[in-house]
Amino acid sequence: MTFDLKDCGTCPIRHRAVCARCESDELEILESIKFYRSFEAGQPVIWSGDSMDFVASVVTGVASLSQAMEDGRTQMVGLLLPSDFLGRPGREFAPYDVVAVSNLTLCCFRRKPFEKMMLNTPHIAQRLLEMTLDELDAAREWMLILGRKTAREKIASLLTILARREASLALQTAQSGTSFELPLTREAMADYLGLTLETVSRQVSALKREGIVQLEGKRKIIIPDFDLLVAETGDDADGGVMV
Amino acid sequence: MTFDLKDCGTCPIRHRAVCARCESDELEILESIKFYRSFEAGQPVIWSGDSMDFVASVVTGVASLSQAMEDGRTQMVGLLLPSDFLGRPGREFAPYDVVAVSNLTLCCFRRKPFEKMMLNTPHIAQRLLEMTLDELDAAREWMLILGRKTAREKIASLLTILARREASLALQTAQSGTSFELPLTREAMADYLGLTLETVSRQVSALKREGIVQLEGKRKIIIPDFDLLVAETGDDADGGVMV
DNA sequence: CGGAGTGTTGAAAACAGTCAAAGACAGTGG
DNA sequence: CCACTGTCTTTGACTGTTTTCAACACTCCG
Repeated sequence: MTFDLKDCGTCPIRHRAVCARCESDELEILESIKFYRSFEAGQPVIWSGDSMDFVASVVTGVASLSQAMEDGRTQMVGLLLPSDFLGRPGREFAPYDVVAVSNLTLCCFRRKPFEKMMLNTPHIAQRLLEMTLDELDAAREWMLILGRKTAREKIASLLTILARREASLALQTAQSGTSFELPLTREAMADYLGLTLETVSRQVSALKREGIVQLEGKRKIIIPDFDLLVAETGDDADGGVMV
Repeated sequence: MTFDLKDCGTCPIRHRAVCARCESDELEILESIKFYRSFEAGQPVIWSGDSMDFVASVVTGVASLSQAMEDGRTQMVGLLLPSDFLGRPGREFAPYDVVAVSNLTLCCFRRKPFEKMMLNTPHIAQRLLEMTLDELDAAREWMLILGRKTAREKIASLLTILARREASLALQTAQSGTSFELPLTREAMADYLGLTLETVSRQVSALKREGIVQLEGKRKIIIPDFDLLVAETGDDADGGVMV
């Protein structure tokens, strides 16, 4: 990490996070209640039911939100990438398990002061509303994947989503020939998609066998023809989501 | 409906809708941009991709949001009950199909004036943020149902959700002996749960055969022992969701 | 070298889906 | 009043995808 941990001005997620609309005087207040926390890949950030005295922005890395059933079945219900927001103002106890999927840095704000600040800083509430509405859209797209797609379509959809995100970080659109590092294990992919890890492994192998994706090691994905992959998602060619 | 269509003061959803926090002067502005629209059960409200020049609150009835795939597979991604909000400020085109599941009355606001009003009326934006966060929680619970539950658990979960809502309208908690009218056809239930309508029918019959629910006609559900039903959902006894 | 974590592959079983037929019910019009 | 129609629902038989259970391969690391 090469950004200055104290200065919001050099923060890599400054323009997309919950503080994106803040003026410099507002940032100063935020700086006074913020602190950074880091987690190694695989580490828990918080367990469902724990009291949460902070909310946070993901600065670098990936975190997952999941819900577990008594018998161990687990469903991932959120994937937090850099600039995404963690926690809910006004809520004391965490409703989900939060785990660092990769090495993770959070910019945390003490919850009480943050809530107080939201009341007189419309810029924060406005941005949070926008981000929450976007997350709701993403959750609904995810529901279609979970409820109606086949195992193969689910895998293709996940790879498409990850490729698009990777591209958008570089301010591009996803293209043939792009490649990216899979931030998820087979088990995490399975928890995301509502499958077993064996089924994930089989379907990834099948896509590889058919030349729709190439693998370098277990984790690096190369997509020789992006349209070919999109055709496997079951969505229409434009990606399905209307803007 | 016995409420006065002009006066927010007698509106049945006044205390829970997006306008819940508004002062009387704010309500006056809202009244000047609002209008009511009604739809019969089964009627489309808007199609995915249509331009939407209004946002709205559900006053009475039930509406569904769904996403369709090219080949006809359909997934319901939202169920809007009285007081729920429809539409997104700042968005021109509808991303989902909206259908009146039962007879439906909407309190519509012209989108442009509503957006303008949001900027100088923090009460509306605050309430909308709260409602959106609640919807996101509901969507995530739904994801667990779609991704990890068996057909039987899905049906039991849906009935539990509907029973709880029914009870909360009467300001009670769900209890043994409660009954309610199913607002959904078997097909709509299937679209909600990511099942086929045949599987829904079979599982409802099975729960009836085992005495876990009783049916009066096709649509009225009686729950003799609420805990027995909850035990079939796969969640832990307290309902799973932490508040 | 042994062990833990991660991933792959095979065979059998189970669950939900598909296809098909028929029942229940409400509304319509003769 | 009754036959007819259309919609919604139930049930049966069969099929097929995904899960389950099991074994094994690969890599990293002490």
